[in-house]
This record gives sequence, structure tokens and C-alpha cells, in this order.
Amino acid sequence: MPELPEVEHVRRRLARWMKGARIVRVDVLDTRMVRPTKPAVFVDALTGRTVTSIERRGKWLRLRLDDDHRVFAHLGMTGWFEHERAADRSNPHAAVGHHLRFERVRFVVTKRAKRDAIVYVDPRRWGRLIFSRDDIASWTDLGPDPLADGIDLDALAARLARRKRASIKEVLMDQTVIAGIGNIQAAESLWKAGIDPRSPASRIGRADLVKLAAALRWTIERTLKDLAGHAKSPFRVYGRNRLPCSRCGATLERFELGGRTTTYCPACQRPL
DNA sequence: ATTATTGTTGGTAG
DNA sequence: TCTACCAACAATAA
Repeated sequence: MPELPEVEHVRRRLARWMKGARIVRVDVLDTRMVRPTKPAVFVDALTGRTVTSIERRGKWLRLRLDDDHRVFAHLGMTGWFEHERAADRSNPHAAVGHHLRFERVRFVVTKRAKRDAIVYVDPRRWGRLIFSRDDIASWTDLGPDPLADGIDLDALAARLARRKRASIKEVLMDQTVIAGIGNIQAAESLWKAGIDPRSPASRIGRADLVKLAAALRWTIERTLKDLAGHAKSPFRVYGRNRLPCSRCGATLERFELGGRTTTYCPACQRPL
């Protein structure tokens, strides 16, 4: 599911369902999701608490509780949250997706006299729900979030200059450099900026840096808008190997970079 | 049967 | 300490 835009989409939905809600019951259906915390500790820590805010940084979510403790959520590759109204549970014909067999953690919450369930679903189980009294390293080590914090060109230039060997795409996906960029957003932004993904990060100049920052905003906001409008994301390069480039018509190509598949346009994405 | 998939982490080696 | 590389985690879909 998730890179920055998808996680932001999830955050907005979760906030609608859970902000100001009181957690009255927690069922950990798969203990792997909350490790290293013991399930009983996780349940005790959350039960009876009210969720005061839900924030996002990069691909991480932070739920703050009314006792100032927190729950950090990472959706891994296939995690998401479902909202289940009480009426749905009493009606066997209600629209409950078949994927609910991958239900991993269930929260029963009360908000404005309504009692609903929020369900964490994750087929592949690479996601995590972490209870902590304080911020965790995975959260504090994140670089600036392009949506929440904006992109500081000087800071980004300094980070890129240090990476002599690594490609621009690999560095974009380093969560301590910019938070929230994954394989799709990296590929899309480099296409928009007209930069070959293999180019050494340290070679970028000011003009391309400005282009890249704008390209990141472009792909993030576009993907976010599509999610809000329930539209499929029409990516320009991701998943389009051997199809024509929508900018110049050349045939898109694919190769592996840092263990990840990368699609790009050999004609209009130039080396730095 | 084989290969690929929107991600992170922990080990190793340099 | 920092950087680079790789296997592991798990369930589908083509």
C-alpha cells in the first residue's frame, strides 16, 4: 500500500474515525504485529485511553494518547486500516471485504456515542504497531517530511553531496534524507525532473535540485489527489516498462538499482 | 513452477 | 562512525 501519499490518506481516514475516540477494547489477533511488546502489555496500555491526535512523518504514523504515550504504526508493504460500523457486524450481508481474513489487530472505539471497530489489516505482515511512552528512533531519525515540512534545498544539497557512491534514486529513498519517498515516488519524481536514476547523488547541481524538489511535490500531490478521488494513479514510468514515454514517446526501460526495479525513459531522463 | 511486488531491519564487510 | 550490500520477513498475482 504505502508511500507518503498513501500513508497520508490513511492518516486522514484514521483521524476521522479515531481522533477524540476512546479505545474500549483491543484484540491482538497476530502477536507479530506488536512485537517486541507483549500483546497483554499492548492491550493494557491502550485500553481506556483516548486518542488525542494522529500524525504522520514519512511512512510512519504516530497516535498520541491522553496519557502522553504513543502508538507508532508502519504499514510495511501491504498494511491498511478498515472502519467497521457496529451495524456491519450485526448484518452478515454487510460489505465486509474478503481481505478481512488478514485482520491482525482490532480496536473497538467509542466516539460521539457510536461504537465502531478500527481494524488493522496486513496480508504480508511486514507492518508494525509499536506502543511506546516516548518517541522511537524510527520516528526521530526520519529526515524532513516533504509535505509537512517542505523541502529545504540547502539541507538536501548537503545530504546529497555526502553520498559519493550512491545513486540519486537510492538516496531519495533513504528515509533519513527525505521521509516518505519509496520506489514509486522516487521513479516518478526523477522522470518529472528528467534525471537518470543512476546518476551519482553528489553530482546534482542547483538547477536540477530545484527541478527535483518541484518534481517531488508534483508526484506526491498528484498521487494524494487521486487517492482522495478514488482514482487509479496513472503513473508515468512505474509499472510501464516497454510502454512509450508520455513526454517524448521513447520506449521506457527497466533495470535494477539497489535491489529495486527501476523504470525510466532512456531518452528524456539524462545523467547528471 | 518461476518471478515480481508501493519496505525496513539486522548482519557483515570495508 | 559511516557506507554499501544482502538476506530475511510473507502472501499473492501474472
